[in-house]
Amino acid sequence: MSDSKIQVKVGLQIQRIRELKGLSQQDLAAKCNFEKSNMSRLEAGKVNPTISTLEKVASALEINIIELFNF
Amino acid sequence: MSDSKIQVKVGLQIQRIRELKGLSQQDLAAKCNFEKSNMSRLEAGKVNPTISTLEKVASALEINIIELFNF
DNA sequence: AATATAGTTATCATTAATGATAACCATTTT
DNA sequence: AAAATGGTTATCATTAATGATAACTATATT
Repeated sequence: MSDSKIQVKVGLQIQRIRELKGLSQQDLAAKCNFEKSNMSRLEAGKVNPTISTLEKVASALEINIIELFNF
Repeated sequence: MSDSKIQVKVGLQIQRIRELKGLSQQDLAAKCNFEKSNMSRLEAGKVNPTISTLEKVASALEINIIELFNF
């Protein structure tokens, strides 16, 4: 993958896996108990997420958090 | 590893790898450009780090960030 | 044309991470 | 015994993540 900031790379991973699973941002956000606007920011790499946020997303996607770093 | 919070698990990983490399918290903190007190908090799992913080630590330890999640 | 769905962006309040300083404890070295 | 080393903890200011709301665009559906 590119050499962009890690947040961007992680965001793209979330998006990729979410789409693989056929979920909308809305769906995934709901599973994480947060708003779709926040999911948009996260996927776009506009925030520098904490590991607890990533853990929630990974759990909602039913993957290991490591998958989010497998660029 | 145990089922404790992810921050604690990641902190223990940092400590484990740091010690493997023969570094003190002071040494590692310096490589990351932060204070030893912050490294202590991080290893103890007292904070919920952002991925950019973990990236700095991984880089200082000369490992892939994924290693920090290989419990 | 109206409605619904999907995603983006701006904004705001609240919470918490970061970065730094300093005091402290324990162990080792001189 | 004093000094150095390694680590912990409390505290503080600053920055930024989180959580939420709302307005907006674009596309697809009825």
